[in-house]
Amino acid sequence: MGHICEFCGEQRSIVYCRSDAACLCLSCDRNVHSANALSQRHSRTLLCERCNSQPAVVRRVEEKISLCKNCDSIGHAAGSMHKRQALSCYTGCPSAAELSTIWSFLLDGDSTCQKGMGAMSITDNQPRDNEDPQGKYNSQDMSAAVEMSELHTSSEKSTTLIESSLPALDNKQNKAELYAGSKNYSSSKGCYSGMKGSTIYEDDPFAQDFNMDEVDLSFENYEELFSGSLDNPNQFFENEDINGLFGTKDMSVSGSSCQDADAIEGSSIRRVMTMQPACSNAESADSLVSCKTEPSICFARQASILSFSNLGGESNAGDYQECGASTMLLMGEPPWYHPFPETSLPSTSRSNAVLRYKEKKKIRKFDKHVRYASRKARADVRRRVKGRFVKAGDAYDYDPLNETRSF
DNA sequence: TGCGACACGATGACCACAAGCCCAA
DNA sequence: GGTTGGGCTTGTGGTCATCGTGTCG
Repeated sequence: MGHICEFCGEQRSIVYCRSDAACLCLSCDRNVHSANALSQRHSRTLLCERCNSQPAVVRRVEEKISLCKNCDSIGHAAGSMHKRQALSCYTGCPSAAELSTIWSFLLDGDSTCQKGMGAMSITDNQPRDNEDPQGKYNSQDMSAAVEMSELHTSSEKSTTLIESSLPALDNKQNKAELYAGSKNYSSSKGCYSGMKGSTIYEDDPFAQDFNMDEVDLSFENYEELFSGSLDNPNQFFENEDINGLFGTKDMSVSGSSCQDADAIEGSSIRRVMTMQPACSNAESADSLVSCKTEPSICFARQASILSFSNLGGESNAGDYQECGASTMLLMGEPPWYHPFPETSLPSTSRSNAVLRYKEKKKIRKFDKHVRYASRKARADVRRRVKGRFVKAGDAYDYDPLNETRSF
């Protein structure tokens, strides 16, 4: 199922905007990101031509297809060797010709990107005085066609690749996010593109109010979501661990985007479990019918659905229950869980993976969103008795300032 | 197989009070 | 319309109690 531009809803989406977490056609990409100087700094790249929901990070030269990390790693899981080219990100409002400079392969094949560029109709006659002061667009490593015989032999290589595709100066946030999630690229905050209607409009207060931090909070219960062995959503999607955790435990593969993956990993596809949509609407059902190769999308969509029901406050399992979300998502088995015995599961590797998650969980620092720094500053210096605040002047047993005892 | 004891983790309540918020004058 | 004052509400962190779950005998 080809994905339609989330802005115009007509053209096929070609470009993925990390900042907006949106899939756009080239025309809309230019229109949207020429709105102002801030939007021009959004880092964009090609959309994965396989899953159509994640930003592509590499291009397989021989197959003439751009893939995200997940989809790309699938082929390598089967031991195939592909000649790859690292994809560059760009900012600003490059023209079709400029895009072709960034992605030279656009002109030498039958890529959908090329088709998209053909259909690219820049309708804006806006003055381009709001373009990037450094130039019409920024692109990093435009000529950096890094061929890699093996991309995912180590996480460090993956990190290097992702970093190489980041804008050099722009969008530090993106870089930070990607770097933090370099091992699990698809699970970065930007992965929320999967939700429909996620197009972020500059003047859309609802979109602006959508705080990814809150979405992160949505995952506080992911351990429940994942049967209690998965701790960090970022860690969860670490390829190594995901293999260890799921082993050959298959997820639903009803999405057409995973057909190639099925062919590649056919040996491991033994069971297809039935999916039960968490919410009643078709969109939610669609979100659940995810791809085994991209659990991140599945989770992200679920989180999105759930989080949007409670955008205004803290999210927790109780809130989700209140919003009508299926308890299956909250405390049951993961959607792709199958009731069959895990005879084919490499128990040792899985247990090792679980142990790694346990270790990581211990050292993980849960970020707490502090709304009022001034109150926090005061609370930090306030004296307490057994953890409770005490009146000024009363005896205390804990002074955060000097940790002295009052008695 | 069922039961009780125990360990462990998760969660929420509690506290004081300045800051924030709201509304009337 | 803008300002001011008063009253109410909110949020902050460390500790403890409680609850749920898993393990073992």
